[in-house]
Amino acid sequence: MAKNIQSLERAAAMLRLLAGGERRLGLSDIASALGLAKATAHGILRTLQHEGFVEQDPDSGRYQLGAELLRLGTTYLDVHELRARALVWTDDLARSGGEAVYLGVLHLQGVLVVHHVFRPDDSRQVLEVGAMQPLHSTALGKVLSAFDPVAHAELVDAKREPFTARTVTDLDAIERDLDLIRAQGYATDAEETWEGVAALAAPIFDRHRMSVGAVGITGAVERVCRDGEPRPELIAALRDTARSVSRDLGAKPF
Amino acid sequence: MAKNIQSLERAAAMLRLLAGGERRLGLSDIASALGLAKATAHGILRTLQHEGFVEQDPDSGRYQLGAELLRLGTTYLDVHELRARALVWTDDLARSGGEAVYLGVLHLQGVLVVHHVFRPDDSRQVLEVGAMQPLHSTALGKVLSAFDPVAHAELVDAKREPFTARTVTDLDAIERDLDLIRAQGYATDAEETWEGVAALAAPIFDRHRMSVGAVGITGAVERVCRDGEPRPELIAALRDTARSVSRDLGAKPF
DNA sequence: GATAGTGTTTAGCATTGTCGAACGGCGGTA
DNA sequence: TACCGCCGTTCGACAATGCTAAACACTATC
Repeated sequence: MAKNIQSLERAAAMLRLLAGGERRLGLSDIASALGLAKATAHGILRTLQHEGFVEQDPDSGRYQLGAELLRLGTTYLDVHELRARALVWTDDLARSGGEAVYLGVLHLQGVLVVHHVFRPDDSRQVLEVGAMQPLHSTALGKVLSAFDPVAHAELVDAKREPFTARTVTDLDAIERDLDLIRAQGYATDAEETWEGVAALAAPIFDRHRMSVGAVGITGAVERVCRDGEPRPELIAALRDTARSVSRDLGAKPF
Repeated sequence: MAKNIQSLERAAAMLRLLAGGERRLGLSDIASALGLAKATAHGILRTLQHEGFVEQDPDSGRYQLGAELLRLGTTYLDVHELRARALVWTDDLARSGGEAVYLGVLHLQGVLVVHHVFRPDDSRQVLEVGAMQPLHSTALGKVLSAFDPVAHAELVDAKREPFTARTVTDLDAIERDLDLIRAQGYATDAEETWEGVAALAAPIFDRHRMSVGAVGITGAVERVCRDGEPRPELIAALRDTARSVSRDLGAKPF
């Protein structure tokens, strides 16, 4: 077990703490939350501020996340290979399906949205790139959990919060669902996360046939489903997209 | 001169290095680029990887930026007060003006785009939130340089690259432009950064009457300008928006 | 199969970051 | 106005911490 650099771990913990708390935090809050001496916390914060990862409100003296994080986070998207390959295909999927398309990868105990194509109409929508989705209740999360062992382990460890009356939190029931997902090659989310919203998702594989992410379609349950089941043409288009992206990543079609 | 934490500075330098280089970088590249021993660079990278700020390609062993940066960067947007206040007004400006709207803040030697409203038509556009714009040639950059002393200092220090035949790089000429901008209260960019693209921008002030950012309109020069001058109705709408956001931030209207 | 490159691990030293206490400023309250 | 409590910041000394250099596996290349 190699040991990691202490000051970096503490700095990372600070950034996560600042990301978690809604508003700005004071130095004393941060120091006590992490169990550090004020001077120690201050040294780390001063460096983070100097590097642009943290900003300090001149009036209150409180700290918040800094602009450099946004710049680097955007650069992460530019470098992301899966996202680059998926850009072409997801646009077509959104247009043909008439619904919003999401691309997600496993991150910590959830799904990180790395790409989001708006539903092709003139309604006002907010971009959800960078947002997290739970593993146990969303189509993206379930399909990752079904095909990625790491994601599965995270799903088991995570606390599975119920969001609607249809959310499945029992582990045995989830495992049965995952078996079904593995068998049929796609996952569904019928109002298990948001009321009135349904979703479909299919896995994306790399050249080693390892699951590296998932594509999903999300929309109003009335449009995505018919007679309680997801519309077959949506499933077909989604799986075609997933296969196309996988092929672009070097996955051999058997 | 307080001293900053060495390992943190080095870690930040690594992240910036990874953000700069197009593709993934190897450990030896990183170590030599920063003048560090391989083991030192490895220890920092291992910690960054463990914290999710850096990812390592299992095949090549090379490093790239990690997903946690995207998550934290998005959170930065959520906390950003200026952006939150501007959200309401920029939508209206884009609709009434018929052009794309940008919100920018000073970051390092450039303008960081923290909000971007698409031009209200059905054309395909890519979101530019998180991207950087130069100070000396864009409307957003010039208006910040005119009203924010820090931005002005950065503009003087920065190397002013010419992008088109109309780009002004001479410092004296820029200073005269800034005087004009301060006098009229808005800045223009007539094909100084991108061929065929013109932009307008106006400053946003906080409760201390300090410039904290800028709003801008960007579009094809044929639509934004008429007879070589920006359309007056666009200028009026833009300045109204800037004033509204400033008022929301607590700036007294004199 | 030798070579040159990679990323990784090890051991010891001294640099480096941590700690506790004291400092100056601000905003309350008596 | 003077007090008090809390804030963020600075100081100085100690030793734990992270750095350096060299050796280690490993893979690709020729």
